[in-house]
Amino acid sequence: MNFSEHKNIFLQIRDWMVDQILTGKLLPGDKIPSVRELAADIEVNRNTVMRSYALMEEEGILENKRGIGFFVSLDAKSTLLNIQRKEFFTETLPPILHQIQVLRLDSTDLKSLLAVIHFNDNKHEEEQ
Amino acid sequence: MNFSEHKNIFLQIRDWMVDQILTGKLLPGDKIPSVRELAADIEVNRNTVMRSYALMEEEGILENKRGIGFFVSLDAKSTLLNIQRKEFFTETLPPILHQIQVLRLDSTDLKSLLAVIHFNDNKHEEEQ
DNA sequence: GTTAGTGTCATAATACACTATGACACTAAT
DNA sequence: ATTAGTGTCATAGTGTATTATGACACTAAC
Repeated sequence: MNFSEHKNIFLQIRDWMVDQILTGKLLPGDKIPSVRELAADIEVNRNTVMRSYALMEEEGILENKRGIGFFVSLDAKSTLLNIQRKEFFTETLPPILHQIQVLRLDSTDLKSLLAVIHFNDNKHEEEQ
Repeated sequence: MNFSEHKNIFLQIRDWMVDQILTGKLLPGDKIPSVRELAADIEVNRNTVMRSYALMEEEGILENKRGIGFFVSLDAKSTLLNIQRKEFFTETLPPILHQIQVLRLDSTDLKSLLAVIHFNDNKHEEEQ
C-alpha cells in the first residue's frame, strides 16, 4: 500500500478496505486479513491496524468474532454507499466545485471527468 | 478561519491565502497581514503562520522585504495557476474520478458540478 | 490439554505539528 | 536616538499518531 504523508495511516487503511468492498473485491461475509497479518503485509504496527478495524466495526461495515477474526458485515455494501455518498456530497464535492471555478477548468480540461459521469448515465439506463 | 482536523494548519493557511490571490481578493503587490497580526486574528501561533509564509515564499508567490513585511509577488497569479492546475490533475482529480465510478454517481447526482463546468465553457467563449 | 491462530489491552518510546515565549536584527516614523 | 512595527531564530512544553513489545482471553484443530 502507498501511504500519503498527509493523511493518518489508520484512515488510509480504512479507505483502502472500503474500496475493496465497494468494488466487489471483498464480499459480504468474507474474512479479512487478521490484524497481525495485515500489519506485517503493509509494514505497519498492529495497533494501527487495530485502530482501523475498530473504526470500521463502529461504522457497521465489519463484524468481529472473538478468537476468529474480522468479517465484512452482510449489509456492508449498502451501509457504505450511504456513508460514502453522504461524505462525498458534504465534504469532497464542495471544495472541488470551488477549485474548478477558481482554476477556470472547462469541458476540454475535464473530459475524463465527463466521460465517467456519462458512462454511469448509460449504466443506469441499462439497468431499467 | 475554520480549520479542518485532518490537514496541517500551516497548509490550510496557505490554501486560504492562495484562494484569496486566485479570486482577486488579494492583488499582486499587496501587503499581506504581518506574521504577528494574522496569528492573533486566527488564534494561532506566530511560528505556524511563519512556517506558512516561508512555504509560500519558497513557492514564489510571496516576497519578503526585511523589516517591512510580506507582499504578494507580481507574478503570483500565473505561478499559482500553474501550481494549482498541476496539483489538481495529478493529485485531486484521479481519486475523484474513482469515487464517482465506485459510487455510481450520474448526471443527476452531479448537476451542480456540470453547471460549473459549463459556466466556465461560456466564460471562455465570451473571452474570444 | 496443548498448540497456533485470533483479538485486546497496557506500557513506553519516537516523531512531528503546534504552542508559548524570549531575544535579536532590520525598517520607518517621530 | 527612541519607538513601534516588521521578520527570524532558539528553546522548551504539549498533544497525538505511530511504533515496539509483552501479556492475556478466546477459538479451532490436533
